[in-house]
Amino acid sequence: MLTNASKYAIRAVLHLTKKMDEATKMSGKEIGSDLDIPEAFIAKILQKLVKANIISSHKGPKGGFYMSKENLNNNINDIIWAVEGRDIFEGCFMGLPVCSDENPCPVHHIVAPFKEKLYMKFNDLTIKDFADEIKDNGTHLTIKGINVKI
Amino acid sequence: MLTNASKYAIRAVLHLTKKMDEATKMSGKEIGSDLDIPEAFIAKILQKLVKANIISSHKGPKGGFYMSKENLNNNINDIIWAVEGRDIFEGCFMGLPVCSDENPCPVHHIVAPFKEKLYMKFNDLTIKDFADEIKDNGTHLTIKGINVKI
DNA sequence: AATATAAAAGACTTATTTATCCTTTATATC
DNA sequence: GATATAAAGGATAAATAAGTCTTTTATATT
Ligand code: FES
Ligand code: FES
Repeated sequence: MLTNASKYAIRAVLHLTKKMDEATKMSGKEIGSDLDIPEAFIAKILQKLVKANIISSHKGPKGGFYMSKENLNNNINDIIWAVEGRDIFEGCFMGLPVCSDENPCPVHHIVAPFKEKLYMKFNDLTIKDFADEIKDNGTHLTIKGINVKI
Repeated sequence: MLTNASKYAIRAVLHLTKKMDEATKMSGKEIGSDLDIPEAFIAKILQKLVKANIISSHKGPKGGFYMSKENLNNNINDIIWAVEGRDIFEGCFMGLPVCSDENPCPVHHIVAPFKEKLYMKFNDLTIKDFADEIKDNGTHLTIKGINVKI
């Protein structure tokens, strides 16, 4: 459903936002290594995000990426849109040219509520809200340093 | 989540199964045109499905693809496995290396129940069951010839 | 036996996604 | 002003997915 690029982007932005209070700026290198994302690849993605005003950046020593006050008001769908250039939630799970309640495919009744739930979460919460929720719930953006149970 | 190839495969098998009573065999050409799938591409996919014993085929005039009694006992996950060679339901929606209740990503609580529902449907119903359900519910495998409402 | 039909097989092209590398530009610090 | 640091920009490579084309093989019909 999401490409690697947008998964990386979402995790990077939320990670940046979580870290915000501690260290103001993070280098692309640091973000990549924190989240186990190839550094050169996440660098390209971060570039896009800056252009789309999803995150902010500053060059040179002590520079890096950071979240401005305004950046925090965006939502996850804005990130996806910036990276993909399209809405990933439209379209039928089974490949029909339209997805609608009136002309449902055999799994529409399962897929549609899921898509709606996720779409709402990705639209209604700001990045700031989302990052706060992550802190409160203790959910993960990486499993680095975590004693993983499966 | 699914590739085009497996979406095509699933729709093709269910379409074949639905048509079973009427015309015993269908050509790849017919399947492609019925479902709006590039003919050369669906031909390749059908070839794979025959090899994997998901569907059956017969060469020559009056030949084509069809569902044997045994073929009907497979399920959707078998189709996906035959085409993709892997389980598409494992893996975290946000790209974490594991998906588990113990180490959830921020959307795991939304994604996990959805994946489970779909996985069960794709595992517990045989192709025959699934096709019957489609007939009963009037859900679509194509929108060809349908007066589409969005 | 000749012919026509339809799948099987294999090689190939195109498009998209993922990823890497190298150069340039901005800027803080010495 | 020289130097080191970090993002920006651009080109290119590698991998995967999507799709096409041509030839071969099996088989029913005449
Ligand atoms: S019609 Fe297939 S998911 Fe909605
Ligand atoms: S941990 Fe991300 S979907 Fe389960």
